[in-house]
Amino acid sequence: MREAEKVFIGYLAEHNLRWTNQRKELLHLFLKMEKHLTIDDFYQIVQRKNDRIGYATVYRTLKLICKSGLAREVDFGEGKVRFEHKYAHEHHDHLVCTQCGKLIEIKSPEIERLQNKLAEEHCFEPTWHKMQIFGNCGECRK
Amino acid sequence: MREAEKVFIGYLAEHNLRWTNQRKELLHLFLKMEKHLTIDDFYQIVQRKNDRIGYATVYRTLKLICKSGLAREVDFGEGKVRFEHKYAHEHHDHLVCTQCGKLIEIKSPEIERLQNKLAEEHCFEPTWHKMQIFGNCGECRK
DNA sequence: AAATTAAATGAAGATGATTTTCATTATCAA
DNA sequence: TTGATAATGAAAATCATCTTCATTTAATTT
Ligand SMILES: [Mn+2]
Ligand SMILES: [Mn+2]
Ligand SMILES: [Zn+2]
Ligand SMILES: [Zn+2]
Repeated sequence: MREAEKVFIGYLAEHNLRWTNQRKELLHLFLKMEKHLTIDDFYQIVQRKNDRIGYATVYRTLKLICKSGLAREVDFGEGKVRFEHKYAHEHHDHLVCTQCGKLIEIKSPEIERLQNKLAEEHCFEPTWHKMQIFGNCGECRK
Repeated sequence: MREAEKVFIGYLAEHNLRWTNQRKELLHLFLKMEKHLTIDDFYQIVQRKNDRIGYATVYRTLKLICKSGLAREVDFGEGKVRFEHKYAHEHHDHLVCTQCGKLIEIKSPEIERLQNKLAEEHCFEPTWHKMQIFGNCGECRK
């Protein structure tokens, strides 16, 4: 936690940005939530704690947390982006239940290896990828 | 060509929809374009042929072509959707050049197999998936 | 401890892709 | 040909995202 905060404060310092009350409160709230949240999801949560923080600040702070390397945006094709933790979280992809919305995090070094091989075969230099499998989760199949 | 048209007309018939001049013209234009087009891309092309066809009709017809099974939507995270042929085209994924926008179609039965295995391990029943690798194409690496 | 400088905030509005509305026109079966 | 109903096109609505701007706040300098 403190570690993540240091990363964020470091990023601010490097970019001549300020460590404000809003940013502190929003960062701590974000770090507590181990979920895939939309901006609005997060704004709702923030509201309950402190309704003096505006939507624009929540929006800008989430973007900033991403830039600092603590979070990343994920797009499940819902028409709005979600944010997830990146700090101390290994790269992973997702299974997405189209019934209940459940997100299951998956890792497959074999697939990653094959992806790189595939890219190489096309003289393509990969920088990142997105892999999502949509379907029905264990609960929803029943 | 004719085969695809039959599929589309069949879909219309099954749903009490009509085979109009606009739909005929749009379908034929779409079938001719072997590209990944946004709605607006396609609208621009349509305009040059026949500027009496409105944007809404182009929009609705592309959706309809998808529903009929001849096309599918693909989202490369650009903030707008693209459409690609699906009829007589095997499933494939994409390499996306973030410099020049080039799209390279890829197939990997091994990856698909591993994806299914992964899903199964999580009691997950997959229906479809999305895999995109972003980076620099052979041209842009130079 | 002021004063200074520049970034941050929040309310409101702009943007832009997508989707819908509605009056008019076209299709098609009887 | 007619009647019922679907399709069309212009315009407006929607909605997530992003920006603007007047005001406040943080950080630095006297
Ligand atoms: Mn995740
Ligand atoms: Mn393709
Ligand atoms: Zn589920
Ligand atoms: Zn390229």
